[in-house]
Amino acid sequence: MVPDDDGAFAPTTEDAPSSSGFLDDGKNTIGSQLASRLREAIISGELQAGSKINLDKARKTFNVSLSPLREGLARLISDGLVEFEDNRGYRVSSISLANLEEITTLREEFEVFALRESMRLGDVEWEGNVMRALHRLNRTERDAARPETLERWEELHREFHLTLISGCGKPILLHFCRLLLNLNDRYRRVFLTRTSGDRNVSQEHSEIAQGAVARDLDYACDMLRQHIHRTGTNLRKHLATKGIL
Amino acid sequence: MVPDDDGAFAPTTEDAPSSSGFLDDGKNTIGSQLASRLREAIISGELQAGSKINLDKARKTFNVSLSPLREGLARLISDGLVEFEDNRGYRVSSISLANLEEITTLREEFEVFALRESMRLGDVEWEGNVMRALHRLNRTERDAARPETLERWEELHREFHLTLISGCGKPILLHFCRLLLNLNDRYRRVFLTRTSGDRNVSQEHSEIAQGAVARDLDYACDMLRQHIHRTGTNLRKHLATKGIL
DNA sequence: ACTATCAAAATAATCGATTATCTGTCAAGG
DNA sequence: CCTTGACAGATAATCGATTATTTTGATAGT
Repeated sequence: MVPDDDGAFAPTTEDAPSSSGFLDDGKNTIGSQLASRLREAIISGELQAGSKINLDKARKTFNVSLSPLREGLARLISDGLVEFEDNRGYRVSSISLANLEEITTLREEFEVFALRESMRLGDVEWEGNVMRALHRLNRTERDAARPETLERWEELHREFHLTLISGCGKPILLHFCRLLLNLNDRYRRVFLTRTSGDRNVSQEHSEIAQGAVARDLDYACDMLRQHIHRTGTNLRKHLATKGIL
Repeated sequence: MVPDDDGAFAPTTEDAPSSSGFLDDGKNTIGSQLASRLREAIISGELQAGSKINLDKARKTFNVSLSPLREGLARLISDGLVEFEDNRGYRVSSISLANLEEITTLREEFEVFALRESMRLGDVEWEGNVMRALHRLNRTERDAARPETLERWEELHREFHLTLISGCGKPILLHFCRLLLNLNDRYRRVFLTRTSGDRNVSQEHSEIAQGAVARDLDYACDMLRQHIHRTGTNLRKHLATKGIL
């Protein structure tokens, strides 16, 4: 019966529902804390895509020793945010049009598949979690002027998308989707400070969530796919304008 | 044009076509070598699924220091073969019926998707690589009596499946498929020492490859899906018989 | 007997120093 | 003027020792 061990890619404590914390967050070791800080630094764009990570400088910046630094970086490799080469060290993963397009495509495939499975298998608790995540997201304003609201919104947005698919009963799939979401969020954080005018993102989220809870498989999946696709298209435009290529 | 940097999950040197090596394999550092040895030890079943990895013992066994040991283990986490918890250390990922079933399902989804994309996008070189991989695989006997032939066959089998989908132009997708293949191989190595009598695996591979090269999308995808599914079914039986659950 | 508590042993995490590898620069030879 | 090679500085990898945390096992109290 495999007592309390869920096997590979079992849902880690990593992003437990961020309810009021009097259970510690599991960010015990320096390595773990570093991983979080670095992840945030990369996703927020503070650490530029493609840039080399000098261990010695990083060590001084964060005031830690090599071992936990490497430990933290190693975890970001699993996240696809950092690349590593023997004797050459670490660098922040680069961004590119091709990379963005792949992320979008894969999200359309995997996340939609996971949503369908969630609707097929999810229980009432899952439904509740979805509605809660939707509510919390829609109640949070995204004000480009105040960065702290952006961060908060991103967190809730991520939480919403993950909750949507959390009923699928497939830990590995969830893991993949989480990675893709991470990678995608970096593009949004860097290139999209405000939402495009012709979209009502809150409404899009509501449509998806309501379709999901009503188990209207085709409708919900379609809405999600369009949602992801639109974001991809927007990002592509901004990427072409502001930046690379 | 992003000179020679393909972004996240860019195809690493990790498993370059194992042609005659006078280019070194990139297994330079102790950490890298350890990662390989440990991976093999886990996939082959030498390190039992679910078992704890005692750093001190491992350190002595492999005659290395902690740093490279942790380094190596960290990589296996990305591979989904090892799990980690703060202050509790590492353990070999467990196996379970649910895990096997998820792996099979996801392979059916993703590997088939990747194959379809490869057929859509792959060039002549890709076709050539597929035919070569097929030939090498079919020319290799799988003799349960001699373990070294098993290992060789597994390697070529893995290579075949990866080559099939290598034309898809989607590094992240390839990365995911590689992980799934790794996870799946462990089950086969542990539970299937010989192929089930009612299958002609060589023929199955040939049908897939020929369909792929002929760009017969639906046929090739269907064959691949059945191939994966059959393996899943076989493994499930053996798992239920010999072991767990 | 059962549970709670504390100390000792085992184990993981971290550090600072050392060793190995790589990268850029400059000089000698073609 | 370009290429090649050797040196020096920069950077990454590894080690051995130290510190922190968890687990175990024994003891005392109910």
